Amino acid sequence: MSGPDQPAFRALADPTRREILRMLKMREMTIAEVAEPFDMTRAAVKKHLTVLAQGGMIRTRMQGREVFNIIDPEGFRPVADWLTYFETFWDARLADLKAAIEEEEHTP
Amino acid sequence: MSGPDQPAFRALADPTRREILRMLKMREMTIAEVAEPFDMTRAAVKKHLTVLAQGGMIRTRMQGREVFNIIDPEGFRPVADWLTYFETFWDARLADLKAAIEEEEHTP
DNA sequence: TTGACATGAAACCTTTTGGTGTCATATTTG
DNA sequence: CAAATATGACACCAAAAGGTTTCATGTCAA
Repeated sequence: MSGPDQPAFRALADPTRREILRMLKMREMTIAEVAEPFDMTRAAVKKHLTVLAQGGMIRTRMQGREVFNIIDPEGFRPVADWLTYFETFWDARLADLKAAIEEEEHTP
Repeated sequence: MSGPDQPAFRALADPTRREILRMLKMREMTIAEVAEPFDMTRAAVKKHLTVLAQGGMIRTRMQGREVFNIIDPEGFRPVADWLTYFETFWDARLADLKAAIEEEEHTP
């Protein structure tokens, strides 16, 4: 009922998660590293990472007792595509506006 | 603490609200018209419209006792811009990958 | 092997969020 | 004017979301 890209939109809805993505954009990080700058427990950050994983925005790489979180471009696709659907609309609107202006110029 | 584009991201986080935007993309509609296809009360839909307005995705035009809801491109900007920030990253990554491949080709 | 370290996970709490129902208010229309 | 319409505004509710604590588990290092 909620559609396949609900997890992606949900993942981006929280400011903490968006901040985490900004951090992971620079480099892969362990949970502890991700949690460090935030004023909340590591457990809370872990939950956010889980939501991001469900949204497909990140994947993990395990190395011994450490778990590295890695950003995944593929997760942004659904949201980008959805936005594109509306962008075509804006373009069409601008085209209409342009046409209307030209129409007016040619019929004084 | 949550940033200026939080209202926009929040507005897109709900499937009903995204569906409403799809409807309003076609034409402006009164609250009753927007509510009609949904299996929920008009009051609930009204709340969703309020959230969309807070996110800047829609504006309203009042005509007598009717209130027309109109989609507003400007509200999508923050989200599109945020996504663009990550897209530059994808491009850079692809560039790196391409460079790495060529490097390998040139050093057999 | 022992202890320190990194993470997983469950139980619990508080605040938001998505919905409903009800009533008030402003327009139309007969 | 009176009745029907279209919406606004609350109070109230259940479920979901964001956090904290606490405890269990696996891994590294001395």
